[in-house]
Amino acid sequence: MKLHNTNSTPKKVRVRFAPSPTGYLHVGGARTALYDYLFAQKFGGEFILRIEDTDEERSKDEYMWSQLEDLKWLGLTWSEGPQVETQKETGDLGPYQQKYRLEIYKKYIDQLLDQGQAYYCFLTEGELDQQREVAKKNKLPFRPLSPSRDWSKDKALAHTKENQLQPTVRFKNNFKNKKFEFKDLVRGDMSFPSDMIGDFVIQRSSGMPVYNFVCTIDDALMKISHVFRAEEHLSNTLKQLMIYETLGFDRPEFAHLSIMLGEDRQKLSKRHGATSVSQFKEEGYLPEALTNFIALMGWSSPSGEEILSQKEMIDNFSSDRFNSASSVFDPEKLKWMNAQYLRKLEHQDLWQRLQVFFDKEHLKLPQDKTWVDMALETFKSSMETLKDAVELFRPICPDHFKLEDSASEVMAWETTAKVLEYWKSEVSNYPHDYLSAEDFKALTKKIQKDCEVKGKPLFMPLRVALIGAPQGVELAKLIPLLSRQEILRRVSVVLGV
RNA sequence: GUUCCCUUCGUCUAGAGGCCUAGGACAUCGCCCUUUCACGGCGAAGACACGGGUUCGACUCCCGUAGGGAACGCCA
Repeated sequence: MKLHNTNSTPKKVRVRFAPSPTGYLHVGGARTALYDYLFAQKFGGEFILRIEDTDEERSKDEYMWSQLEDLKWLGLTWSEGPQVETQKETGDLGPYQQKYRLEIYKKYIDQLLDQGQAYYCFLTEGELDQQREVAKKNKLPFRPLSPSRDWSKDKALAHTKENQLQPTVRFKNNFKNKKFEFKDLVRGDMSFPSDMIGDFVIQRSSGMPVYNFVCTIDDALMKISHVFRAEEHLSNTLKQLMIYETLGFDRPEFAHLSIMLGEDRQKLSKRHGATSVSQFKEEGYLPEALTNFIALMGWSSPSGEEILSQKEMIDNFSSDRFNSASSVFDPEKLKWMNAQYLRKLEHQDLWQRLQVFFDKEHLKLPQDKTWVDMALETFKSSMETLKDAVELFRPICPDHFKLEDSASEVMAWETTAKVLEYWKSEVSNYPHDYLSAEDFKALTKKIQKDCEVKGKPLFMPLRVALIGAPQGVELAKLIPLLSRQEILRRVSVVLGV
Protein backbone atom coordinates (compact mmCIF):
# COMPACT_ATOMS: atom_id res chain seq x y z
CA MET A 1 0.00 0.00 0.00
CA LYS A 2 2.84 2.36 0.62
CA LEU A 3 5.78 1.15 -1.39
CA HIS A 4 5.60 4.05 -3.71
CA ASN A 5 7.47 6.67 -1.84
CA THR A 6 10.41 8.04 -3.73
CA ASN A 7 12.04 8.89 -0.42
CA SER A 8 14.22 11.37 -2.15
CA THR A 9 14.04 15.11 -2.09
CA PRO A 10 15.96 16.16 -5.13
CA LYS A 11 14.47 19.61 -5.48
CA LYS A 12 14.49 22.30 -2.88
CA VAL A 13 11.30 21.68 -0.97
CA ARG A 14 8.71 24.36 -1.58
CA VAL A 15 5.14 23.57 -0.63
CA ARG A 16 2.09 25.74 -0.74
CA PHE A 17 -1.30 25.90 0.85
CA ALA A 18 -3.71 27.47 -1.59
CA PRO A 19 -7.10 28.12 -0.02
CA SER A 20 -9.91 29.84 -1.79
CA PRO A 21 -11.34 32.57 0.40
CA THR A 22 -14.96 31.59 0.02
CA GLY A 23 -15.56 30.63 3.64
CA TYR A 24 -13.86 29.98 6.93
CA LEU A 25 -10.93 27.63 7.29
CA HIS A 26 -12.22 24.07 7.39
CA VAL A 27 -10.51 21.32 9.37
CA GLY A 28 -9.86 19.52 6.09
CA GLY A 29 -8.00 22.52 4.78
CA ALA A 30 -6.23 22.87 8.08
CA ARG A 31 -4.95 19.33 7.76
CA THR A 32 -3.59 19.98 4.29
CA ALA A 33 -1.89 23.13 5.55
CA LEU A 34 -0.51 21.20 8.51
CA TYR A 35 1.03 18.56 6.25
CA ASP A 36 2.49 21.31 4.08
CA TYR A 37 3.97 22.92 7.13
CA LEU A 38 5.35 19.72 8.61
CA PHE A 39 6.84 18.65 5.31
CA ALA A 40 8.53 22.01 4.79
CA GLN A 41 9.88 22.02 8.33
CA LYS A 42 11.10 18.48 8.10
CA PHE A 43 13.06 19.05 4.90
CA GLY A 44 14.15 22.59 5.58
CA GLY A 45 11.97 23.94 2.81
CA GLU A 46 9.62 26.87 2.38
CA PHE A 47 5.93 26.95 3.17
CA ILE A 48 4.07 29.31 0.89
CA LEU A 49 0.58 30.66 1.09
CA ARG A 50 -1.29 31.43 -2.08
CA ILE A 51 -4.82 32.73 -2.28
CA GLU A 52 -6.96 31.21 -5.01
CA ASP A 53 -9.50 33.94 -5.43
CA THR A 54 -10.44 33.61 -9.08
CA ASP A 55 -14.06 33.00 -8.16
CA GLU A 56 -15.06 36.63 -8.20
CA GLU A 57 -18.54 36.08 -6.86
CA ARG A 58 -17.73 34.03 -3.81
CA SER A 59 -14.26 35.22 -2.80
CA LYS A 60 -14.02 37.77 -0.03
CA ASP A 61 -10.96 39.36 1.53
CA GLU A 62 -12.63 39.02 4.89
CA TYR A 63 -12.55 35.25 4.51
CA MET A 64 -8.94 35.37 3.47
CA TRP A 65 -7.86 37.20 6.62
CA SER A 66 -9.90 34.96 8.83
CA GLN A 67 -8.35 31.89 7.28
CA LEU A 68 -4.88 33.31 7.72
CA GLU A 69 -5.59 34.10 11.34
CA ASP A 70 -6.84 30.59 11.96
CA LEU A 71 -3.70 29.19 10.34
CA LYS A 72 -1.58 31.31 12.64
CA TRP A 73 -3.63 30.27 15.63
CA LEU A 74 -2.85 26.68 14.73
CA GLY A 75 0.81 27.55 14.82
CA LEU A 76 1.37 27.16 11.10
CA THR A 77 3.48 30.00 9.82
CA TRP A 78 4.53 30.68 6.26
CA SER A 79 7.47 32.48 4.74
CA GLU A 80 5.86 33.71 1.54
CA GLY A 81 2.43 35.16 0.97
CA PRO A 82 0.18 37.70 2.64
CA GLN A 83 0.94 38.23 6.32
CA VAL A 84 -1.66 38.96 8.95
CA GLU A 85 0.23 41.52 11.04
CA THR A 86 1.38 43.80 8.26
CA GLN A 87 -1.38 43.03 5.79
CA LYS A 88 1.47 42.92 3.28
CA GLU A 89 3.13 40.18 1.32
CA THR A 90 6.49 38.59 1.87
CA GLY A 91 8.37 36.59 -0.76
CA ASP A 92 9.94 37.19 -4.16
CA LEU A 93 7.61 35.24 -6.40
CA GLY A 94 4.40 37.17 -5.78
CA PRO A 95 1.86 38.48 -5.95
CA TYR A 96 0.43 35.61 -3.96
CA GLN A 97 -3.20 36.53 -4.46
CA GLN A 98 -4.32 35.30 -7.83
CA LYS A 99 -6.52 38.26 -8.54
CA TYR A 100 -3.33 40.33 -8.76
CA ARG A 101 -1.69 37.92 -11.17
CA LEU A 102 -4.02 38.38 -14.10
CA GLU A 103 -1.30 39.82 -16.37
CA ILE A 104 0.78 36.72 -15.85
CA TYR A 105 -2.05 34.38 -16.74
CA LYS A 106 -2.96 36.44 -19.78
CA LYS A 107 0.53 35.98 -21.14
CA TYR A 108 0.26 32.20 -21.02
CA ILE A 109 -3.29 32.17 -22.37
CA ASP A 110 -2.08 34.24 -25.31
CA GLN A 111 0.81 31.89 -25.84
CA LEU A 112 -1.51 28.90 -26.01
CA LEU A 113 -3.86 30.78 -28.28
CA ASP A 114 -1.01 31.78 -30.60
CA GLN A 115 0.30 28.25 -30.73
CA GLY A 116 -3.11 26.87 -31.52
CA GLN A 117 -3.19 24.93 -28.28
CA ALA A 118 -6.19 26.83 -27.05
CA TYR A 119 -9.07 28.51 -28.81
CA TYR A 120 -11.89 30.96 -28.32
CA CYS A 121 -15.14 29.15 -27.80
CA PHE A 122 -18.48 30.77 -28.57
CA LEU A 123 -20.70 27.98 -27.31
CA THR A 124 -23.55 29.32 -25.22
CA GLU A 125 -24.71 27.68 -22.05
CA GLY A 126 -27.82 26.49 -23.90
CA GLU A 127 -25.80 24.88 -26.62
CA LEU A 128 -23.59 23.20 -24.07
CA ASP A 129 -26.62 21.87 -22.23
CA GLN A 130 -27.95 20.49 -25.45
CA GLN A 131 -24.69 18.70 -26.20
CA ARG A 132 -24.68 17.33 -22.70
CA GLU A 133 -28.16 15.98 -23.16
CA VAL A 134 -27.35 14.31 -26.45
CA ALA A 135 -24.32 12.67 -24.88
CA LYS A 136 -26.42 11.43 -22.03
CA LYS A 137 -29.06 10.06 -24.34
CA ASN A 138 -26.47 8.14 -26.32
CA LYS A 139 -24.73 7.04 -23.13
CA LEU A 140 -21.57 8.71 -24.28
CA PRO A 141 -19.25 10.82 -22.18
CA PHE A 142 -19.88 14.49 -22.72
CA ARG A 143 -17.20 16.26 -24.75
CA PRO A 144 -17.89 19.82 -25.82
CA LEU A 145 -17.82 20.24 -29.56
CA SER A 146 -16.99 23.78 -30.54
CA PRO A 147 -17.35 24.95 -34.16
CA SER A 148 -14.60 27.48 -33.58
CA ARG A 149 -12.13 24.89 -32.38
CA ASP A 150 -9.80 25.28 -35.32
CA TRP A 151 -10.31 28.93 -36.07
CA SER A 152 -7.27 31.13 -36.07
CA LYS A 153 -6.89 33.57 -33.23
CA ASP A 154 -7.46 36.49 -35.64
CA LYS A 155 -10.60 35.02 -37.07
CA ALA A 156 -11.99 34.40 -33.61
CA LEU A 157 -11.11 37.92 -32.48
CA ALA A 158 -12.79 39.40 -35.51
CA HIS A 159 -15.87 37.31 -34.87
CA THR A 160 -15.90 38.45 -31.26
CA LYS A 161 -15.72 42.11 -32.21
CA GLU A 162 -18.23 41.89 -35.00
CA ASN A 163 -20.89 40.21 -32.89
CA GLN A 164 -20.03 41.79 -29.54
CA LEU A 165 -19.44 38.38 -27.95
CA GLN A 166 -17.68 37.27 -24.82
CA PRO A 167 -16.10 33.94 -25.62
CA THR A 168 -14.40 31.59 -23.23
CA VAL A 169 -11.00 30.15 -23.96
CA ARG A 170 -10.73 26.40 -24.11
CA PHE A 171 -7.63 24.28 -23.87
CA LYS A 172 -7.40 22.11 -26.95
CA ASN A 173 -6.98 18.54 -25.88
CA ASN A 174 -5.14 17.13 -28.86
CA PHE A 175 -3.60 14.26 -27.00
CA LYS A 176 -4.57 11.04 -28.68
CA ASN A 177 -4.46 7.79 -26.77
CA LYS A 178 -1.87 9.13 -24.45
CA LYS A 179 -1.61 8.00 -20.88
CA PHE A 180 -0.69 10.65 -18.38
CA GLU A 181 1.21 9.03 -15.59
CA PHE A 182 2.53 10.28 -12.31
CA LYS A 183 3.57 8.93 -9.00
CA ASP A 184 1.30 10.07 -6.23
CA LEU A 185 2.93 10.20 -2.82
CA VAL A 186 -0.23 8.82 -1.24
CA ARG A 187 -1.57 6.50 -3.90
CA GLY A 188 1.37 5.32 -5.91
CA ASP A 189 1.36 5.01 -9.68
CA MET A 190 -1.48 6.91 -11.28
CA SER A 191 -2.49 6.83 -14.89
CA PHE A 192 -5.17 8.79 -16.68
CA PRO A 193 -6.10 8.34 -20.34
CA SER A 194 -6.03 11.58 -22.30
CA ASP A 195 -9.53 11.03 -23.62
CA MET A 196 -10.90 11.04 -20.10
CA ILE A 197 -11.67 14.70 -20.69
CA GLY A 198 -12.48 16.95 -23.60
CA ASP A 199 -11.49 20.53 -24.31
CA PHE A 200 -11.78 22.39 -21.06
CA VAL A 201 -12.28 26.05 -20.25
CA ILE A 202 -9.20 27.86 -19.05
CA GLN A 203 -10.59 31.39 -19.22
CA ARG A 204 -14.13 32.48 -18.46
CA SER A 205 -16.08 34.81 -20.67
CA SER A 206 -15.43 37.47 -18.06
CA GLY A 207 -11.75 37.18 -18.87
CA MET A 208 -10.95 35.55 -15.54
CA PRO A 209 -8.94 32.35 -15.90
CA VAL A 210 -10.08 29.26 -14.00
CA TYR A 211 -8.63 27.18 -11.22
CA ASN A 212 -7.02 24.35 -13.17
CA PHE A 213 -5.12 26.82 -15.27
CA VAL A 214 -3.97 29.33 -12.68
CA CYS A 215 -3.08 26.63 -10.22
CA THR A 216 -0.73 25.05 -12.72
CA ILE A 217 0.87 28.31 -13.79
CA ASP A 218 1.40 29.40 -10.22
CA ASP A 219 2.75 26.10 -8.97
CA ALA A 220 5.26 26.19 -11.80
CA LEU A 221 6.18 29.85 -11.43
CA MET A 222 6.40 29.65 -7.66
CA LYS A 223 8.69 26.64 -8.05
CA ILE A 224 6.49 24.41 -5.95
CA SER A 225 8.15 21.04 -5.43
CA HIS A 226 5.34 19.10 -3.77
CA VAL A 227 1.61 19.62 -4.04
CA PHE A 228 -0.40 18.37 -1.09
CA ARG A 229 -4.10 18.66 -1.73
CA ALA A 230 -7.36 16.85 -1.14
CA GLU A 231 -8.31 13.74 -3.06
CA GLU A 232 -11.12 15.53 -4.85
CA HIS A 233 -8.44 17.13 -7.01
CA LEU A 234 -7.11 13.81 -8.18
CA SER A 235 -8.95 13.82 -11.48
CA ASN A 236 -8.13 17.49 -11.98
CA THR A 237 -4.53 16.49 -12.14
CA LEU A 238 -4.99 15.29 -15.70
CA LYS A 239 -5.93 18.76 -16.89
CA GLN A 240 -3.02 20.22 -15.04
CA LEU A 241 -0.62 17.63 -16.40
CA MET A 242 -1.70 18.57 -19.92
CA ILE A 243 -0.94 22.19 -19.20
CA TYR A 244 2.43 21.41 -17.64
CA GLU A 245 3.32 19.43 -20.73
CA THR A 246 2.23 21.91 -23.39
CA LEU A 247 3.83 24.82 -21.60
CA GLY A 248 6.99 22.84 -20.96
CA PHE A 249 6.92 23.31 -17.21
CA ASP A 250 8.53 20.92 -14.75
CA ARG A 251 5.83 19.26 -12.78
CA PRO A 252 5.83 18.92 -9.03
CA GLU A 253 5.28 15.77 -7.02
CA PHE A 254 1.67 15.25 -6.06
CA ALA A 255 0.16 13.92 -2.85
CA HIS A 256 -3.60 13.52 -2.91
CA LEU A 257 -4.78 13.30 0.66
CA SER A 258 -7.71 11.14 1.56
CA ILE A 259 -10.88 12.94 2.35
CA MET A 260 -12.42 13.66 5.76
CA LEU A 261 -15.95 12.43 6.30
CA GLY A 262 -18.71 12.98 8.81
CA GLU A 263 -20.10 10.12 10.85
CA ASP A 264 -22.62 9.34 8.09
CA ARG A 265 -19.67 8.83 5.75
CA GLN A 266 -20.59 11.86 3.74
CA LYS A 267 -18.05 14.58 3.18
CA LEU A 268 -17.56 16.50 6.41
CA SER A 269 -19.79 19.54 6.32
CA LYS A 270 -21.64 21.97 8.52
CA ARG A 271 -24.45 19.60 9.28
CA HIS A 272 -22.00 17.36 11.11
CA GLY A 273 -21.47 20.09 13.70
CA ALA A 274 -18.30 22.07 14.05
CA THR A 275 -16.09 21.95 11.00
CA SER A 276 -14.34 25.28 10.88
CA VAL A 277 -11.20 25.92 12.83
CA SER A 278 -12.70 29.05 14.38
CA GLN A 279 -15.59 27.03 15.76
CA PHE A 280 -13.22 24.68 17.53
CA LYS A 281 -11.38 27.68 18.88
CA GLU A 282 -14.61 29.09 20.27
CA GLU A 283 -15.57 25.79 21.81
CA GLY A 284 -12.36 25.77 23.77
CA TYR A 285 -10.08 23.44 21.88
CA LEU A 286 -6.37 24.02 22.07
CA PRO A 287 -4.59 24.56 18.76
CA GLU A 288 -1.93 22.02 19.65
CA ALA A 289 -4.61 19.39 20.34
CA LEU A 290 -6.51 20.15 17.15
CA THR A 291 -3.40 19.91 14.99
CA ASN A 292 -2.32 16.73 16.72
CA PHE A 293 -5.72 15.23 16.13
CA ILE A 294 -6.09 16.14 12.47
CA ALA A 295 -2.54 15.07 11.77
CA LEU A 296 -3.58 11.57 12.75
CA MET A 297 -6.42 11.47 10.25
CA GLY A 298 -4.61 10.06 7.28
CA TRP A 299 -1.14 9.92 8.74
CA SER A 300 0.47 7.99 11.56
CA SER A 301 3.71 8.27 13.43
CA PRO A 302 6.21 5.42 13.07
CA SER A 303 6.17 4.75 16.80
CA GLY A 304 2.40 4.60 17.00
CA GLU A 305 2.42 7.39 19.58
CA GLU A 306 -0.69 9.49 19.42
CA ILE A 307 0.08 12.49 21.57
CA LEU A 308 2.69 14.29 19.55
CA SER A 309 4.13 17.76 19.97
CA GLN A 310 4.65 19.83 16.88
CA LYS A 311 8.35 19.07 17.05
CA GLU A 312 7.70 15.35 17.27
CA MET A 313 5.38 15.55 14.30
CA ILE A 314 8.02 17.36 12.29
CA ASP A 315 10.77 14.94 13.27
CA ASN A 316 8.66 11.93 12.38
CA PHE A 317 6.94 13.31 9.32
CA SER A 318 7.30 11.54 6.03
CA SER A 319 5.05 11.07 3.09
CA ASP A 320 5.23 7.27 3.20
CA ARG A 321 2.94 7.09 6.19
CA PHE A 322 -0.15 8.52 4.57
CA ASN A 323 -3.28 6.40 4.56
CA SER A 324 -5.10 6.44 1.25
CA ALA A 325 -8.53 5.59 2.66
CA SER A 326 -10.91 8.31 3.73
CA SER A 327 -11.48 8.81 7.42
CA VAL A 328 -14.39 9.73 9.64
CA PHE A 329 -13.96 12.70 11.94
CA ASP A 330 -14.58 11.60 15.52
CA PRO A 331 -15.38 14.55 17.82
CA GLU A 332 -15.22 12.29 20.88
CA LYS A 333 -11.61 11.42 20.34
CA LEU A 334 -10.78 15.05 19.71
CA LYS A 335 -12.29 15.87 23.08
CA TRP A 336 -10.22 13.21 24.75
CA MET A 337 -7.07 14.49 23.13
CA ASN A 338 -7.90 18.05 24.08
CA ALA A 339 -8.33 16.95 27.69
CA GLN A 340 -4.89 15.34 27.60
CA TYR A 341 -3.34 18.59 26.44
CA LEU A 342 -5.32 20.64 28.93
CA ARG A 343 -3.93 18.66 31.83
CA LYS A 344 -0.37 19.04 30.66
CA LEU A 345 -0.57 22.81 30.50
CA GLU A 346 1.21 24.98 33.07
CA HIS A 347 -1.35 26.56 35.38
CA GLN A 348 -0.38 30.06 34.46
CA ASP A 349 -0.76 29.26 30.78
CA LEU A 350 -4.04 27.46 31.29
CA TRP A 351 -5.44 30.24 33.42
CA GLN A 352 -4.55 32.80 30.81
CA ARG A 353 -6.26 30.83 28.06
CA LEU A 354 -9.33 30.51 30.25
CA GLN A 355 -9.86 34.24 30.72
CA VAL A 356 -11.60 34.87 27.41
CA PHE A 357 -14.17 32.21 28.28
CA PHE A 358 -14.72 33.60 31.78
CA ASP A 359 -15.04 37.13 30.43
CA LYS A 360 -17.67 36.10 27.97
CA GLU A 361 -19.80 34.80 30.84
CA HIS A 362 -18.91 37.69 33.18
CA LEU A 363 -17.32 35.37 35.68
CA LYS A 364 -15.16 37.27 38.14
CA LEU A 365 -12.71 34.98 39.89
CA PRO A 366 -9.93 35.63 42.38
CA GLN A 367 -6.60 36.06 40.66
CA ASP A 368 -4.02 35.35 43.34
CA LYS A 369 -1.67 32.58 42.47
CA THR A 370 -2.33 30.29 45.41
CA TRP A 371 -6.05 30.36 44.80
CA VAL A 372 -5.64 29.83 41.07
CA ASP A 373 -3.27 26.92 41.55
CA MET A 374 -5.62 25.29 44.00
CA ALA A 375 -8.67 25.84 41.83
CA LEU A 376 -6.99 24.57 38.69
CA GLU A 377 -5.63 21.54 40.47
CA THR A 378 -9.18 20.79 41.57
CA PHE A 379 -10.96 21.36 38.31
CA LYS A 380 -8.62 20.65 35.44
CA SER A 381 -9.14 16.92 35.43
CA SER A 382 -12.85 17.52 34.85
CA MET A 383 -12.26 19.70 31.81
CA GLU A 384 -12.28 18.47 28.27
CA THR A 385 -12.39 21.91 26.68
CA LEU A 386 -11.53 25.36 27.95
CA LYS A 387 -15.19 26.18 27.76
CA ASP A 388 -15.97 23.44 30.28
CA ALA A 389 -14.26 25.59 32.87
CA VAL A 390 -17.16 28.02 32.72
CA GLU A 391 -19.64 25.60 34.27
CA LEU A 392 -17.01 24.26 36.64
CA PHE A 393 -16.10 27.68 38.00
CA ARG A 394 -19.51 29.25 37.90
CA PRO A 395 -20.69 27.59 41.16
CA ILE A 396 -17.77 29.03 43.10
CA CYS A 397 -18.26 32.46 41.65
CA PRO A 398 -20.02 34.66 44.27
CA ASP A 399 -22.55 36.25 41.93
CA HIS A 400 -23.59 33.01 40.34
CA PHE A 401 -24.73 30.88 43.24
CA LYS A 402 -28.15 29.33 42.88
CA LEU A 403 -29.98 26.26 44.04
CA GLU A 404 -30.25 23.72 41.23
CA ASP A 405 -33.39 21.64 40.72
CA SER A 406 -31.32 18.53 41.32
CA ALA A 407 -30.90 19.66 44.92
CA SER A 408 -34.58 19.49 45.87
CA GLU A 409 -34.49 15.81 46.81
CA VAL A 410 -31.58 16.34 49.15
CA MET A 411 -33.28 19.35 50.70
CA ALA A 412 -36.33 17.26 51.44
CA TRP A 413 -34.41 14.79 53.56
CA GLU A 414 -35.39 14.75 57.20
CA THR A 415 -31.90 15.37 58.57
CA THR A 416 -30.85 18.01 56.08
CA ALA A 417 -32.01 21.08 57.99
CA LYS A 418 -30.36 19.92 61.19
CA VAL A 419 -27.07 19.29 59.44
CA LEU A 420 -27.08 22.65 57.73
CA GLU A 421 -28.04 24.62 60.83
CA TYR A 422 -25.19 22.99 62.68
CA TRP A 423 -22.86 23.62 59.78
CA LYS A 424 -23.87 27.26 59.72
CA SER A 425 -23.21 27.85 63.34
CA GLU A 426 -19.88 26.07 63.24
CA VAL A 427 -18.72 28.08 60.27
CA SER A 428 -19.81 31.36 61.78
CA ASN A 429 -17.62 30.63 64.79
CA TYR A 430 -14.67 29.70 62.64
CA PRO A 431 -11.77 32.06 63.33
CA HIS A 432 -10.22 32.38 59.82
CA ASP A 433 -11.34 33.79 56.49
CA TYR A 434 -10.86 30.51 54.69
CA LEU A 435 -11.41 26.95 55.88
CA SER A 436 -8.67 24.46 55.18
CA ALA A 437 -9.37 20.97 53.94
CA GLU A 438 -8.17 19.58 57.26
CA ASP A 439 -10.46 21.82 59.27
CA PHE A 440 -13.31 20.81 57.05
CA LYS A 441 -12.63 17.14 57.64
CA ALA A 442 -12.50 17.70 61.39
CA LEU A 443 -15.70 19.65 61.19
CA THR A 444 -17.56 16.94 59.33
CA LYS A 445 -16.47 14.43 61.96
CA LYS A 446 -17.94 16.68 64.57
CA ILE A 447 -21.23 17.06 62.70
CA GLN A 448 -21.33 13.34 62.17
CA LYS A 449 -21.06 12.77 65.89
CA ASP A 450 -23.28 15.53 67.18
CA CYS A 451 -26.03 15.20 64.58
CA GLU A 452 -25.75 11.44 64.27
CA VAL A 453 -25.72 11.65 60.50
CA LYS A 454 -23.13 10.13 58.19
CA GLY A 455 -22.49 9.29 54.56
CA LYS A 456 -24.77 10.65 51.90
CA PRO A 457 -27.20 12.46 54.25
CA LEU A 458 -24.21 14.33 55.61
CA PHE A 459 -22.23 15.17 52.51
CA MET A 460 -24.94 15.78 49.98
CA PRO A 461 -26.59 18.58 51.98
CA LEU A 462 -23.20 20.17 52.53
CA ARG A 463 -22.47 20.09 48.85
CA VAL A 464 -25.83 21.64 48.12
CA ALA A 465 -25.09 24.36 50.64
CA LEU A 466 -21.77 25.00 48.93
CA ILE A 467 -22.46 24.81 45.22
CA GLY A 468 -26.23 24.45 44.99
CA ALA A 469 -26.11 20.93 43.55
CA PRO A 470 -25.64 17.49 45.12
CA GLN A 471 -22.92 16.41 42.73
CA GLY A 472 -19.56 17.85 41.84
CA VAL A 473 -15.95 17.89 42.89
CA GLU A 474 -14.67 16.63 46.20
CA LEU A 475 -15.83 18.83 49.06
CA ALA A 476 -12.47 18.97 50.79
CA LYS A 477 -11.06 20.49 47.61
CA LEU A 478 -13.93 22.85 47.16
CA ILE A 479 -13.91 24.31 50.66
CA PRO A 480 -10.61 26.20 50.50
CA LEU A 481 -11.80 27.95 47.34
CA LEU A 482 -14.69 29.73 49.04
CA SER A 483 -14.36 32.36 51.73
CA ARG A 484 -15.98 31.76 55.09
CA GLN A 485 -18.30 34.66 54.46
CA GLU A 486 -19.39 33.27 51.13
CA ILE A 487 -19.95 29.85 52.66
CA LEU A 488 -22.17 31.42 55.29
CA ARG A 489 -24.06 33.43 52.74
CA ARG A 490 -24.75 30.30 50.76
CA VAL A 491 -25.95 28.18 53.60
CA SER A 492 -28.28 31.00 54.56
CA VAL A 493 -29.66 31.16 51.07
CA VAL A 494 -30.23 27.42 51.06
CA LEU A 495 -31.90 27.49 54.45
CA GLY A 496 -34.10 30.27 53.17
CA VAL A 497 -32.96 32.67 55.85
C1' G B 1 -23.01 6.48 -18.60
C1' U B 2 -17.36 7.13 -18.94
C1' U B 3 -12.68 7.50 -16.30
C1' C B 4 -10.32 7.29 -11.75
C1' C B 5 -9.79 6.44 -6.38
C1' C B 6 -10.99 3.82 -1.81
C1' U B 7 -12.49 -0.73 1.58
C1' U B 8 -8.66 -3.91 8.84
C1' C B 9 -12.87 -3.63 15.51
C1' G B 10 -18.63 1.46 16.08
C1' U B 11 -14.42 5.37 15.01
C1' C B 12 -8.91 6.75 14.12
C1' U B 13 -5.23 3.38 12.85
C1' A B 14 -0.64 -0.55 12.94
C1' G B 15 0.33 -4.09 9.23
C1' A B 16 5.83 -4.08 3.29
C1' G B 17 3.95 -12.90 2.15
C1' G B 18 5.34 -16.66 7.61
C1' C B 19 6.71 -12.09 13.38
C1' C B 20 -1.10 -12.26 13.33
C1' U B 21 -4.17 -16.46 18.19
C1' A B 22 -4.39 -9.34 13.62
C1' G B 23 -1.38 -4.74 17.79
C1' G B 24 -2.54 0.34 19.81
C1' A B 25 -5.95 4.64 20.73
C1' C B 26 -11.11 6.82 21.33
C1' A B 27 -15.93 5.19 22.51
C1' U B 28 -18.63 0.96 25.11
C1' C B 29 -18.98 -2.57 29.25
C1' G B 30 -16.99 -4.61 34.01
C1' C B 31 -13.85 -4.28 38.35
C1' C B 32 -10.67 -1.25 41.64
C1' C B 33 -9.99 3.74 43.80
C1' U B 34 -13.90 7.05 45.85
C1' U B 35 -19.10 9.63 51.30
C1' U B 36 -21.21 12.05 45.13
C1' C B 37 -19.51 13.26 39.94
C1' A B 38 -15.18 12.95 37.49
C1' C B 39 -9.73 11.74 37.01
C1' G B 40 -6.81 7.55 37.40
C1' G B 41 -5.56 2.06 37.47
C1' C B 42 -6.78 -2.88 35.75
C1' G B 43 -9.61 -5.95 32.54
C1' A B 44 -13.42 -7.55 28.75
C1' A B 45 -15.83 -7.35 24.26
C1' G B 46 -14.98 -5.93 19.27
C1' A B 47 -12.36 -5.94 12.52
C1' C B 48 -9.07 -8.08 7.66
C1' A B 49 -16.30 -6.25 2.56
C1' C B 50 -17.21 -10.81 -0.60
C1' G B 51 -15.57 -14.49 -4.33
C1' G B 52 -11.79 -16.52 -7.14
C1' G B 53 -6.70 -17.14 -8.19
C1' U B 54 -0.87 -16.96 -7.34
C1' U B 55 2.00 -19.35 -3.31
C1' C B 56 4.24 -24.55 0.88
C1' G B 57 1.89 -20.20 3.19
C1' A B 58 -2.17 -14.24 1.84
C1' C B 59 -4.70 -8.82 5.97
C1' U B 60 -0.49 -8.30 2.67
C1' C B 61 0.27 -9.86 -4.51
C1' C B 62 -3.30 -10.49 -9.03
C1' C B 63 -8.41 -10.69 -11.12
C1' G B 64 -13.49 -10.09 -10.44
C1' U B 65 -18.06 -8.67 -7.47
C1' A B 66 -20.37 -5.50 -4.05
C1' G B 67 -20.39 -0.98 -1.43
C1' G B 68 -18.53 4.07 -0.80
C1' G B 69 -16.29 8.45 -3.11
C1' A B 70 -14.31 11.89 -6.99
C1' A B 71 -14.06 14.08 -11.89
C1' C B 72 -16.67 14.65 -16.48
C1' G B 73 -18.60 23.05 -14.36
C1' C B 74 -17.50 29.74 -17.30
C1' C B 75 -16.53 26.16 -8.45
C1' A B 76 -12.04 25.35 -6.19
